[in-house]
Amino acid sequence: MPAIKDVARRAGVSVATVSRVLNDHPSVRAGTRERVLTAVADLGYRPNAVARSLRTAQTRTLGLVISDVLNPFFTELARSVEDAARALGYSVVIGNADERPDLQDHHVRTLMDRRIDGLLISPTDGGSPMMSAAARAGTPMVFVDRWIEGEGLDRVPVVRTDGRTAIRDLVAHLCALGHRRLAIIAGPAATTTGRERVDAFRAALRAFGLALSDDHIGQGDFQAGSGRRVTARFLDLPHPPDVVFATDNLMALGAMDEIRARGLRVPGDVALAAFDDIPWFLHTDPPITAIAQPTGALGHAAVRALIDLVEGRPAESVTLSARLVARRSCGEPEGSTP
Amino acid sequence: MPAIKDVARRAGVSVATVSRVLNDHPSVRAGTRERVLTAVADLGYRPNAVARSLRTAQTRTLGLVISDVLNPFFTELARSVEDAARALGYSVVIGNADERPDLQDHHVRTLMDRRIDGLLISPTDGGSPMMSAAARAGTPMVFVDRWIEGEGLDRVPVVRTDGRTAIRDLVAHLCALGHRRLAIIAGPAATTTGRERVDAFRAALRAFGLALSDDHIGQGDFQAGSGRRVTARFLDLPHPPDVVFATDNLMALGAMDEIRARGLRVPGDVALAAFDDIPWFLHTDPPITAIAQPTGALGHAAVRALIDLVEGRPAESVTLSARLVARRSCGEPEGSTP
DNA sequence: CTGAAAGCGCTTACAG
DNA sequence: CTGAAAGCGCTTACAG
Repeated sequence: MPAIKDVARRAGVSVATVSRVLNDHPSVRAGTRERVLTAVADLGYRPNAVARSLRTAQTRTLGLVISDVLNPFFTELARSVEDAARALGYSVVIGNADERPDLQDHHVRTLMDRRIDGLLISPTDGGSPMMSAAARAGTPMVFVDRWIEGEGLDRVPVVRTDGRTAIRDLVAHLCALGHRRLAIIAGPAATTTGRERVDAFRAALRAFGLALSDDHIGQGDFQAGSGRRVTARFLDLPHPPDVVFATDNLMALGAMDEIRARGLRVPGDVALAAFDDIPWFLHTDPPITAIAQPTGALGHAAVRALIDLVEGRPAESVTLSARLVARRSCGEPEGSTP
Repeated sequence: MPAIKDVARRAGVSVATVSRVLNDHPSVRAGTRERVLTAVADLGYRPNAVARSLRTAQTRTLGLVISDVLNPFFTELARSVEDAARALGYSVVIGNADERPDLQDHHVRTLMDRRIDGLLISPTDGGSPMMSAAARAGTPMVFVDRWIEGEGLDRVPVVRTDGRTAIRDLVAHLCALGHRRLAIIAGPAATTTGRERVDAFRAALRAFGLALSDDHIGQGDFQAGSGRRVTARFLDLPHPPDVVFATDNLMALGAMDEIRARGLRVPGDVALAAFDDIPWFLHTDPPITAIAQPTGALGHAAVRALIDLVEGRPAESVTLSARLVARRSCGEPEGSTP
């Protein structure tokens, strides 16, 4: 591949001049600029981004570490992040943590080694030494969807969805349909969304005069397998719950697997609801009631906040709202659209 | 962030020695190595990958350009690619083309600018100038899933799945269930998988003495919207088909949307089958008959081939086989598992 | 308006 | 076994 000096030679100028043309520096005579541009085109020259990054100490690249690419929610988030970043002239490099703290650390480290300009993280777990190190090193960082506490992490803006109202709406919906024994498949306690959704659920139940007994809280890990295991435990109870609320769509998938394997019916034998909405929920048997996040807006807001930080402007935390989409998996909704 | 000279100063050696320790060069005295390692740990030093890449002319990074991240097939492919690459000491940077040739070119260009060591592409369309340029520049390249023809592209190894046998199995299955009017939602003609699946379908029909009339071939683009539009056209026909075969899972989603919107039943009013299997197909109403690709193996084989090329070894094309997973969306399968 | 020169942070022959 | 020096491909003050 041709380098800048090849262009300079062909255009009969110095590399400094070529660089100026490439960077739209105003002080280049029109004729010179022409010759340089022709040489660039003739050679098919493209500046080496590696060299440029080394020299300018910026990579125009954002790192995005997500907990699980196979989770449609995160896939969509990643996509909207990439869209927003590209519109602002940045690339994004994705690291998939697979809900594993060690993999998460691996990606944060790798991204830091590549000197990305900023880090967008949906953290998978508590103590992450690399994340604290990144914060300490002054790397611009923004949490998206989830956040964790840790040394140096308290100043990191959080761009997230608040599901409390939607969860209360869900509980109201369930009560209206006559359900009283509600159970929840929680996400990892180390995760804010994991805790928050359980807290909101418990609070909503209390508001409706219901209790959340310990055997109706199942510990999941946001993966399908755990949803299935927890559901099995629920259904083995002497008094099984009459509705299971999975706090993410993958665990809802696992719950469906288990319910189906037992030949039970939704919502007749047990009702089902999920946090996070996905297109297929419309076509399951029955269509699944879910809480939808404004994923696109979330990704855009997170990128905006991060780039503000990267470019030296202050950034603030952002909280968006989720909303209930009632379908038929909890019983026939009263006249609402499917 | 500390640089190599800071480590050298603290350890009382030259930067050359620090570099040797970092790269496991054998000729460093044990005591010196100790001191360097201590300095590295004390400072929390991490080599700047940008500088290293500039100097060594390799980035230990692979570029992966996929047609659509939101398609679960590609998400899974991306994940297996990342897994395989990481195991071999490479990172991967993903570019999502969204089935848009311009975006595809944008990503190929960006990746080339970053001097990735090799390119894994699932091309979205015909003529891509950047891809030819990359090939001409001698960048190691491998096509995965799909491939295109073009200048300099004929030597690029292809790692893909052959669906012909599975499609024939599907047609046999459909015939056995009494279906005779079969229709197909094709992918973009510019795409090899798009053409191939139609060809295989037509050939299989012929083998069973059936014809594929033109109004039973709908042109889709591998996105849900097109699946819906094409299905609408099929259902508006004076003699609608009795089975619709969507050549990817997103178009199957669109087909479901349309069928459902019309209040029709699967498979009673119209049967449905899809290329590419996804977990939710088990829980739709009814569960959807699909052709499953060995996605994990595909990703691994593609990475292996690409890294062979990158490291100067020859690489060969690989073809894996898909298999039919019969469920209930085409009628009650004869004793096969759901 | 343009060029010569320094320097970003590394690695690696070349000496010793 | 270790160091001084060159150089990867850029950008950017500094001169002129």
